[in-house]
Amino acid sequence: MVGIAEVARAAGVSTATVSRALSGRGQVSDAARAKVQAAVDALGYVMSASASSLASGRTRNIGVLVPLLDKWFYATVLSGIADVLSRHGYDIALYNLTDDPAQRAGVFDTSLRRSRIDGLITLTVELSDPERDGILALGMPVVAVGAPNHGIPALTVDDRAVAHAATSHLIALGHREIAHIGSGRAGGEVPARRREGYEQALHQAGIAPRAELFAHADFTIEAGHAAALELLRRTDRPTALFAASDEMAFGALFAARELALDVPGDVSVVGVDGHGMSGFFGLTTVDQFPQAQGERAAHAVLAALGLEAPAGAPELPFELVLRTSTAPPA
Amino acid sequence: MVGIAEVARAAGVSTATVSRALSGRGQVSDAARAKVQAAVDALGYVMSASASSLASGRTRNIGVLVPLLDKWFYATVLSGIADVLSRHGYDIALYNLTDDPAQRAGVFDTSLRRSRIDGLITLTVELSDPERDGILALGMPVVAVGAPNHGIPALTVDDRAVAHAATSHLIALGHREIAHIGSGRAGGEVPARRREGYEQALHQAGIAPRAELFAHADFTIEAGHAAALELLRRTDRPTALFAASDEMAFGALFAARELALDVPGDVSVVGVDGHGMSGFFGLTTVDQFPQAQGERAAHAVLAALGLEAPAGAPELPFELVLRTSTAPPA
DNA sequence: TTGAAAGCGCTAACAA
DNA sequence: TTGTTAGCGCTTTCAA
Repeated sequence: MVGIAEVARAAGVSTATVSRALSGRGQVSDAARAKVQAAVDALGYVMSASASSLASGRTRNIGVLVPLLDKWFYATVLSGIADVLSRHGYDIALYNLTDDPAQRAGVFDTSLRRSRIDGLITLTVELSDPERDGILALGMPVVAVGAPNHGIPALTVDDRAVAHAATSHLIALGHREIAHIGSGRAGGEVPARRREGYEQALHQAGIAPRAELFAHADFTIEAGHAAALELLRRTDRPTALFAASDEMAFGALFAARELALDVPGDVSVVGVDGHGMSGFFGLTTVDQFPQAQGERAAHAVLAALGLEAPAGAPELPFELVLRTSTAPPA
Repeated sequence: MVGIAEVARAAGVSTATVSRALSGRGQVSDAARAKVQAAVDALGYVMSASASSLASGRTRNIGVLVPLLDKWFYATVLSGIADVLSRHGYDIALYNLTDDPAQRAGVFDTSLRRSRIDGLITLTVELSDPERDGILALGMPVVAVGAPNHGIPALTVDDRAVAHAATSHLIALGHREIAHIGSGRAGGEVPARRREGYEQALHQAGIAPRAELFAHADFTIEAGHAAALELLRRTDRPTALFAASDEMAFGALFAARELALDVPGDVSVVGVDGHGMSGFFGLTTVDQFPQAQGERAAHAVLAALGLEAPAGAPELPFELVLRTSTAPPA
């Protein structure tokens, strides 16, 4: 393996100059820089990450904490993060959190504390208080996307406004019996806010939210399906369904089909996310541009590390996308 | 940050003994081991990854090369990998390959060569020859899942057999006009083999494959949709469709619905993958257990690193799952 | 702008 | 079984 000493020799300079030329820190003459670059290219030199990290304290590596890697939303945000970081020469350390306490402990107590990363991005994870404290104690920039775990700076969409937009759309179409599939406080901040936005929109339209029109689901397509079946089988069937995620909305669409209900003839459905398949389902949804959220998060850590100018507000955009799953009630 | 010296002092032993006690290499008395562990717990010591790597040459980090992070299949395999590695105290370095030559060059020429990882897993990526050579030159264990890039040991399902199973199922139902959505040589090894398996099954049934019944698609739902539209609009419409991936099959199902064709009444559809949503679509598919593929790949690198006993054959299982999208032709 | 040299925190001979 | 110590390959003072 060719090291910095060999490069220095080939370039006719000291190792210190090679280091400075390659890192961009400190002054190096153009002549020296050129010689170093030539030697690097000729020898195919690549700096050892561990040696550099040990000496400098910088790792050029960002940790990403993800729950449920195989869910479209997280995978898409991750893809946005990877794009930006890769373009800046940063590597990604991926930490997939499961429900297994031992596995989580390993991540929080060991992996994250090995000094392997310069910063951390957490994707909508509900953290326990000790977990959150552990993260803050890492002493490195942390950016949360989605969930505002108290104390961790978060990039969030205004989930109340998202739900409000979806619900208002249904109200504007003339619906009064609007059910909601999601979760309350138990599911964490995000679902809770979406439910609030839903209820707020109803209130503003002079409609009292009815407990029977709320169905709990854990954001999977299966749970959305089950919840929708229950709601749509009621004798006083709602004319519209607002699901707190597109995958749950997909489940609802399948449920409607099973019950031989026409969408949007018999029931309108709205989701949240902008899932890649929502177009095919004709699903009206509130797109929250997850790929862009990942990109924003990556830029935010880079900014916190002083590598980029800080970006603007932490508020993320969203947009109601109208498709064929919503229409006025029959 | 508490270091090994502080632990040694607290435990009343030398740093060498601490190192041995924690790494499990070399002989350490039970008494010493206990004292070290107590000191570690008391001080909350976690070893510095860079210092340890620099001195030992081991990183406790495995690289994973992924194309298209936001596709269900890759995300699911990745999830399986993460599960196993995390359980073994290994971290993951995630490298997302894009089509951008500069980005790819950065990954192959720099990121992978920084001595940041002990081993590498590549997920069905079509690598250029120099890229593949670069990987082999890394001098570390490499495991490919899916694509048998020449020279890299691969865990693969028998893609010919997979396609053969899907096609034979349609033939057994009585279909003769069976179209295929996938790609030929151009798309890489995997699609090519699936097409071979498809044609082989036809031949064995005495059916001559017809060029008009092959439609190219790039494994996205959009492309599957477009390909199916084209096939299903033919006057001599095929009675069955074999799509080389579930997502393309989903596209085909949407296409059938748009054309007011009944599935399976007017046309049968089979996919490949065992996608999480295939059950909801009622899609008959050949499940290839992607999560388990990831787990197998992780075990394979660990075995190559001498941390586990080598597992069995590199052949991965698959299974035809019958659902409601296939039936005898009308 | 450059170079010499002292670490960064750990591991692994080697000697005891 | 343990301790001493020389690196591992860089970065960063400090002095020139």
